[in-house]
Amino acid sequence: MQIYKTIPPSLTKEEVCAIDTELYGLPRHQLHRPNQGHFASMQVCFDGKSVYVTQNETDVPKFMKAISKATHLFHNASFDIRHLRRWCSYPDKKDMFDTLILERILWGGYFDSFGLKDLARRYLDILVSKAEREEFATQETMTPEMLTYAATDALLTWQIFQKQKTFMRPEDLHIWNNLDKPALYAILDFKGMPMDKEKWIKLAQDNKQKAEEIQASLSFNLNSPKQVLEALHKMGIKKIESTEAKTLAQFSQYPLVSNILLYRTLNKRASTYGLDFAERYIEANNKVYSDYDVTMASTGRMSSSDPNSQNLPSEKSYRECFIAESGHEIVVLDYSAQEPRITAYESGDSTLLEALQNKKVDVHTAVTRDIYDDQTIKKSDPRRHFGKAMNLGLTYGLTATGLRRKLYEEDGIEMPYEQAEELVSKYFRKFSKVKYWIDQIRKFGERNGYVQTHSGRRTWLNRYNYHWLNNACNSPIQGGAADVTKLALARFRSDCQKANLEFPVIAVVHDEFVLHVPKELLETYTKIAETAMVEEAEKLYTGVPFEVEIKHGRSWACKVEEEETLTQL
DNA sequence: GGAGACGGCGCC
DNA sequence: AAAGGGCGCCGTCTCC
Repeated sequence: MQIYKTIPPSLTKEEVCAIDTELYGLPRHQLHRPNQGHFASMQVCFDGKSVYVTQNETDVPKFMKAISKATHLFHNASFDIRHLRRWCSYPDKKDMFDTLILERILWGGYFDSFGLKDLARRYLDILVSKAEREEFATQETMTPEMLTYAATDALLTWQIFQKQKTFMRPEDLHIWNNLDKPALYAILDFKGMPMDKEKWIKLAQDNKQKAEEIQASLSFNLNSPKQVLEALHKMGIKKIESTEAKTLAQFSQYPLVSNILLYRTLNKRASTYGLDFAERYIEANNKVYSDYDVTMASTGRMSSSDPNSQNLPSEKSYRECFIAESGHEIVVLDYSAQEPRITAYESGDSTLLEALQNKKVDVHTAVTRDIYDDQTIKKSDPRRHFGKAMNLGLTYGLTATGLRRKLYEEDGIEMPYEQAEELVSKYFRKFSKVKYWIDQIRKFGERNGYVQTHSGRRTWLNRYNYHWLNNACNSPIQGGAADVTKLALARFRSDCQKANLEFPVIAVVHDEFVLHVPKELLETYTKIAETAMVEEAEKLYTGVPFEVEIKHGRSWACKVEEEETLTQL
């Protein structure tokens, strides 16, 4: 490897250039924050041999200008682009590849490590150390070893891409170009979530105090499953081996057990969603900036971290902490029954399709009517819980036992095993093409070792997992839903650009978009977002109607717009 | 004393 | 034998 400390020569459109950036002093949980850390170095490699490096941030625009025509490569583009934009403009570039995301597109479910060093091992048979990387967090100058490390990263990215692209099918390229890359650019434009910090802290303190009171009354550590189990055994509950909530629920008549369950809830609130959260993530402007990963999950779903904004408590009091700034509103748009619609497309089941087309009742009620062959069943009918559980669970490989548990946990319904079994078979008799599709896709997975979504996003199946074939039917559905969400996200952003409007997304939770919009633009944004969501979904899954539920208000706990419309009528 | 596994649990 | 899937984060515990 030859290192040059000069501006690289001007590259042509045909050349391919790997880019890597290092920063000093990035806090561990804020690697994605452009208001943290500062420039250490930028290095580029366009021939697989030589690396051009600068440690001067004023060189960044000069580097960028020289390589602007070439195809760009990054390993984790979201990190580099986000930070590079501090020192130069980096508009959406079409000729750009991310070896990290490409690797997930190619090998999701097959491998479970996707770091640069993992790829170097797999593609190049090179063992590299990442020890130097840690030093950037605490150092302010670069040792020769750190410089070599940084240069090597760019070199490896270039070399890996040469090998990686030989594995790419047209479908993989399609997923990158039309789904994941546009979604990546959209994610980089997400705005911070404005928060009511005081309210959050009040909740945290209340929960912490209540949790501590329970802990103080007991002589063992409630946070230790080991000690909890021991205490329960001593008390006479001998036959349990696990202390997770669903097991303990069976013994809730014991005051100790119900106290443990209460503690767990309070402590979850006080720890994961507590004072540390506020301290670490709520910034001086009272906003929270999550990091998003476009293709973390093996199914193609996005993930969120630092903090994870996809698993915040759905409880009203917590959602009320995410508030609109003055003159603004929060808008929440979510796909109704997104996954059952994809199941309907994949299976071509006309009964399910008709249930989804029924505008008069919701899909869970419609499916319940079909299961029981009774078209008079209303939304309030207790049997709707069964239809709902089937709708949501069957593509995960739901069994009679799983159905019973689901109903008990979520709706407090106790159902005899035989009845659950009968319900499952009734469902499959009625929706016979769904059953047929499940059987076929399982066979496909067994034969090929992978399955894919309608867009062609592939997930490899792990044969060493005893229920590995459940993923055969789950991945095309869950992954298909992720495909829809990404298409809609990119379309929404592009339509905002066309209308010369700022991109107002502050969070995406799988099938839900959360926007923060000026009040006077509420209708404009809502219309653009809804259209993008519905049209992109219906374009991909032709023939299936998609619906989006829209809410808006002062906070993420906003009331349902439908209710307003109903009262108006 | 730091890393990683594990149990547990928040969300879709 | 087997209790659908996908994530990220917390605290404990073990190991080095």
